[in-house]
Amino acid sequence: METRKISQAVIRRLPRYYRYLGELLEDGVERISSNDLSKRMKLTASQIRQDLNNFGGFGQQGYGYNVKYLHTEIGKILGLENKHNFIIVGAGNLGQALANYSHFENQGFILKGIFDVNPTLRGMSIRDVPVRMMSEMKDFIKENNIEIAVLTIPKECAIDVAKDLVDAGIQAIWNFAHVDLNVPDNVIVESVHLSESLMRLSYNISRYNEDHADK
Amino acid sequence: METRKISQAVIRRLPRYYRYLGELLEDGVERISSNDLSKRMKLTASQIRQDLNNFGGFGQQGYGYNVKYLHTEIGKILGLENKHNFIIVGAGNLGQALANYSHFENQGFILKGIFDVNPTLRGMSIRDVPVRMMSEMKDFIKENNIEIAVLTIPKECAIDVAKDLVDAGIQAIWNFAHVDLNVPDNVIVESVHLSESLMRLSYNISRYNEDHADK
DNA sequence: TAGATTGTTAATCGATTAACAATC
DNA sequence: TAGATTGTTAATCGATTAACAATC
Repeated sequence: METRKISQAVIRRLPRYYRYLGELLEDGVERISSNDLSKRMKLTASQIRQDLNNFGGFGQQGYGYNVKYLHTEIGKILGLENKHNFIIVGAGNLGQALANYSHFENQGFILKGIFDVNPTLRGMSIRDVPVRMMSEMKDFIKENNIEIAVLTIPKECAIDVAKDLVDAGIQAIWNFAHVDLNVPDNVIVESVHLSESLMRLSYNISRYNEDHADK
Repeated sequence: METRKISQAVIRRLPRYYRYLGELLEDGVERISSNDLSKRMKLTASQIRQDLNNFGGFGQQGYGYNVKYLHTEIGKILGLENKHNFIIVGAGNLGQALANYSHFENQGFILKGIFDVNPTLRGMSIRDVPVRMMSEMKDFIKENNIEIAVLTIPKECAIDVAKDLVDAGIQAIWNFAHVDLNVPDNVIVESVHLSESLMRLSYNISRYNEDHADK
C-alpha cells in the first residue's frame, strides 16, 4: 500500500470533519456536497475535497458525499474502530476529571488503571477502577496490554515518569504536563498544553483591547 | 502604532517561547542565541528570529537575547501583565478540576465565580469560591467585571449558554465543549477540544501500526 | 579589531485556492 | 440528456528556510 505523507494541517482537521459528519448523521442528513459542508465548517469546498482525497475518493460526481459512509471511513482513518487500553498517571484534579469522563469509552478508549504516588489515594476508585501506587505501574502496563498513558502529573516529575512509561513499552502518551517530552521515535506523544491555550486567549484579548483603545 | 498582521502559526508558538525562556530563567541562564534556543526547542534559528521580529528587535548582534528581558517582553505581548477576572461555567469534573488549578492565578487569571444548573451543588465552594446557580450568571458578569468565561458544560447547552454570555457582555470564552461556537466578532473564543486531541493520538497509533505491520 | 549573532531580504517550500475536465 | 459535483491539475498565496550585510 502506498503511503503518502499527510500534512499536520490535514491531520488536525480530520477529527473536526468527523465531528461535523457525526452531527449531520444525528440530524438525519443523508448526503452533503463539499460546498454545503464548507459553509457549515467555514472552510473552502476546495480544501475539503483536497483533504479527503489524501485518503481516497469518497464522493460521487453529481451527488456529493454520503454522510454515513464518509463518517465511517474517517472513523477508520482515525483508528476509532480499534480498542485502546489506557491508564491515567496522576490522580489529581485533572486525572480524576478525565477518569470520570466516560465518553472516551464510546470512542474505543478503555480505562484500565489509575496511578499516583500519594498513598492516601490508595483504596479510592473511579468508575470501578482502583487507584494504584506508581511503583506498580510498569508491571501493570506490561501485564494488561496498555497502549496509552494519560500523563496528568506536575511537570517536575513528568520527564522521569515518561521514561518509565517508555521502558515499560507504552505506545503512546497523552501529555497534559507543561513540558515537551523527548521520547524515542516509536512512542507517540500528543500534548495538551492548557496554559498555552489560555495564553493565546490572553494574547487575543490584549490585541483586541489595543485595537479598540479610545485615544 | 503600526499593526502588522501576525499569523496564527506565530501566535501558536509564542506561549512556547515564553515557557522555554521561563525555564532558562529558572536555570539561571542569562543570555541565549537564536541558534542555541533553536536546538532546545527543535525549531530553526531563522524561524525564531523571524517570529520575534514580528514584535520588535529584542536581541543584540554578537550577543544574542537577554533571557530575562525577552521573557518579560513576550509576557507583555501575551498580555500576562494584565489581570483578568474569570468565571467557570459548569461545575462538573472538568470545571472543578480547572477551579482547583490555582496555577492560573500566577498568570493573572483570577477565579471570581463558578456556575452550574444543578441545585445540589449549591453551597459547595472550591478555593473559597462558591458555586452559584446559572440564573445568577448574567448579573454576576455585569456586576463583577468578568472578562473570561470558561465553558465546561455538555455540548447540548453550550450554544445557548454562550449566547447568554455574549448578552451579558463577556469578552472571551475558553471553550471546552465539543462544539464550535458562533459568536460576534467582538467576542474571542479559544477552544480546547480534548476528544479531537485524543483522535489525533489514535490516528498516529494507527498510522504507526500500519507502517510496522509484519507481512 | 575579530568573532559572533542579529535583523532582514531573497529563495524555497508547502498549503490553500481556483479552475475545469471527468463523470455520475 | 442536462445539471451537479467530484477528483485533480495548475495558480496563488503564505510560511519557513537560507543567506548575508549590519553591527554589537
